[in-house]
Amino acid sequence: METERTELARKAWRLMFDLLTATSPSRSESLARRGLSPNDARALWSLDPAQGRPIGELARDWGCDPSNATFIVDRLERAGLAERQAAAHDRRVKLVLLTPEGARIRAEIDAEFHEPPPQILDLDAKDLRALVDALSKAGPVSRG
Amino acid sequence: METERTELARKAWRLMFDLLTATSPSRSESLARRGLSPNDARALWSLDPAQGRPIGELARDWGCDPSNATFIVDRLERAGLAERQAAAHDRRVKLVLLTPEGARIRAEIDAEFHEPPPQILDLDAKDLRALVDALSKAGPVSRG
DNA sequence: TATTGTTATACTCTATAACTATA
DNA sequence: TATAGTTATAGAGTATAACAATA
Repeated sequence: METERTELARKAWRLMFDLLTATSPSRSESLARRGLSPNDARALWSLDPAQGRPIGELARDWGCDPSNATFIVDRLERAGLAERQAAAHDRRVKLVLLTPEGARIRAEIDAEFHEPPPQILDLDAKDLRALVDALSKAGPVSRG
Repeated sequence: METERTELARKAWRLMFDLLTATSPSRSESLARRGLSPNDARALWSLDPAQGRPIGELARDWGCDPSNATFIVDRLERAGLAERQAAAHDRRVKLVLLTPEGARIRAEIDAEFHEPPPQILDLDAKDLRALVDALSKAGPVSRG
C-alpha cells in the first residue's frame, strides 16, 4: 500500500517531469540554431578544454562503437569545437579535447538550457524559495 | 540588474534541470529495453487508440518529411504498436492509430518515466508538499 | 601477441524527387 | 490540376570487420 509521502513524491516528480518535457522544444531549437545535433551536444559535455580523453573512453561514455566515436570526433574537429592530440605516454592513444571555441559554444548552450522558462519565472519569491529549499535537499545527482 | 526573485528562479530551474538530466539514462534504458528509439517514443505519444491521425499531420508534428513519417509508421506497424486505416471521407488519407498493444506499451513507459528517482523519493513529506504546492502554481505547460 | 584508433562496408534513418491514387 | 501518401534514390549516422601503428 502506497504511503501519503510516496504519493506526494509522485505528484512532485510528475510536475517537474512534465515541465521539462514541455520546454524541451526550446532546447532543441537552441542546438539546431548552432547546427548541432543532440549527439553533438552530449559529446561536447564529455570533453574538457584542459584535459584530453582517449577515443575509446569516449566511446564507452557514449555507449557506441569506437569507429563511431572516431566519426563523431571528426565532425566536432571539422567544426572547430574539438581537437586530437597524440598522447605522450602511448602514441597509439589520441586525446580529444575541447577547443576554446568549443568551450565557448558549450557555455553558451549551458546558459540557454539553464534559463528558467516563463512557468518558473512567473512564480513569486516565496514559492521559488520553497522550491530551492526543498530541491537543495534532494541529494547529489547520480546516475539512475 | 537582476532581481533577487529572478536569481531564485535560476537556482530553482537549475536544480530541476540537473536532476532531470541526471536521471535521463534510466529513461533511455526504459526505451532500449523494449527495443524502442526515442523517436519511436515520440511517435507513440502523438497517437491515440480511439482517433486516427493522417500521416501528413504526423509529419508536421514530428518536423519531418511525409516520406519519413511513412517509414516511422511502417516500423510501428510492423512492431504491432500502430495501424493504418483508410479515411472514409477521403480515400487518399490514411489514419494512423495506436493499437491496444501500442497503448499498453505507452502506458508502461509513461509509468516508468513518472516514477520518482531516489533523490525525490527520499525527501520528507514537508518538502514534497512544498514542491507540489509551488509547482502546482507554475502555469499550464505550453510550448516554449 | 594485444591494444588503440582508423578505414572499409553494410544497415538504419532521413530528406528530395518522382510516382500512384484519389480528389 | 492539386493533394495524400508511397516508392526510388541518395546522404547522414551507426555498427561490424579488417587493418595499421604501437605497445
